[in-house]
Amino acid sequence: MTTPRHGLRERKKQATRKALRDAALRLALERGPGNVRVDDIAAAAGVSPRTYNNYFSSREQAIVAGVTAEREARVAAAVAARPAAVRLSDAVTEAIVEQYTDPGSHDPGTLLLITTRPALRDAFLGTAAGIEHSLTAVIAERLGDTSQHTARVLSASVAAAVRIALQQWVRPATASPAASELVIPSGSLPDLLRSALAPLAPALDAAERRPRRPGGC
Amino acid sequence: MTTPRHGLRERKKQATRKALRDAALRLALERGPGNVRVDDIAAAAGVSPRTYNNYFSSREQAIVAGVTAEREARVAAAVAARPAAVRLSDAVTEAIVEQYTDPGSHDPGTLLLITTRPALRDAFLGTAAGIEHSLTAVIAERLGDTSQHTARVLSASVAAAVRIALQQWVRPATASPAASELVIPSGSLPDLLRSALAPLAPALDAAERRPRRPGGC
DNA sequence: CCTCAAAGTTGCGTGTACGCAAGTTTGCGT
DNA sequence: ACGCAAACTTGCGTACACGCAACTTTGAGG
Repeated sequence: MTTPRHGLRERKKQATRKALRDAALRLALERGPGNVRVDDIAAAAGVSPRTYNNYFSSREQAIVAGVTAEREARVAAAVAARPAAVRLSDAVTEAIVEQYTDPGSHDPGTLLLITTRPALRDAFLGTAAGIEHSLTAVIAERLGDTSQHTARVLSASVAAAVRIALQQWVRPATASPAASELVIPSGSLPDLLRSALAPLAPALDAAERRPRRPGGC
Repeated sequence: MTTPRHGLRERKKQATRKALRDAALRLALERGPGNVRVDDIAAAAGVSPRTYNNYFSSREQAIVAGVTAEREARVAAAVAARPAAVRLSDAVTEAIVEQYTDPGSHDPGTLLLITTRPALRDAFLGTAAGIEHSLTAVIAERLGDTSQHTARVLSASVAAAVRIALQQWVRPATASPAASELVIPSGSLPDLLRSALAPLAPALDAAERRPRRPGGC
């Protein structure tokens, strides 16, 4: 993960990626997301349009990457940082809440941008899936190497729960003119995340308790 | 779901969708997936290329839809069919195993087709997400209407687990020339599904046990 | 039966995604 | 220090996704 196998190469790659992210977000904020062509982003980042597509497979992906930059690794690190004594469910929940409450991401224009355009909204929700891989690694570490399998499922579930929380968070601006929702229509992001992750707590803790003999059914 | 609000309209729509699905799959099997243009599929189904894109948002989507047709509704129905006495985790697991063991889907050419091309493989895995919506409905029904929220998270997690099981199922043909995997590299699909769903059982059963007071933290 | 609005289809135009092959950069082995 | 192989960038060409506006079908009401 944090292994730059080739020093300079990797450096440049990350720089290019960041340049593209930032350019995409900046241009989208300046001109509105509809008035940004990939050529503009590529030009602003100083690479060819073709290279742009070696880094991002859609225009929206680059823009949202400017918002959620590197949160994947952050979440994993935050989980790993919790002491082994705290329950896995708490470690994961708190780590995620902590990382998604990072003040940098939520300047008002950006949020409005995302909630407005459906394509961006979808791409944004898609970023939740990004935590899956790195999260799998840390969960597998906590559970012991015999349960890669369990770790994969749990981290995928956590990612799904995060996606749902984000979905509810950005929904109000998008849909439901009749606000007579039975459930709480929206709340603070931390609350949404907590209540989305709560149903998974039993699974997380059960996995931790049982170091997972492969023969179990 | 099963509410044809306009009889004939809806009939035709489903017919078109099915025609496209079938045409896509048939052509992909006949010519190989690389030699199928969208125009061909549309022509074979007797609609315009533009209409094709009103039904499917990618070429791969149409092809895999030919394989996984309507499994979403089937799974939901299978869960609903289980008596309320059996534990939710068992109901869900068995329903899914049952539906994914449907003999129709697994003729050898089709499977080879999917595992070969990466784009198709991804699209196929994406279909697992399709069970999310209908599954949410039945789970919410079993849990009681106060826990829509929990049902959403659980069904999303189940869908993610299914995706992982399918991923492992189709992996061997794709990657890992060095077969020295620590975990079981592949197994029968039912086994993979069961062991992917197993880690979620505690969460499913806990949700069922606790009709979920909204105030809980 | 006739009319009308909602839903669906189609062609067109624009912008996008990506395979491919050639050219360039990086870093390792000697 | 040199040259080579792998990695990255780029231009080109093709196919695709999708908004838009015009046109056709469907089904409900007068």
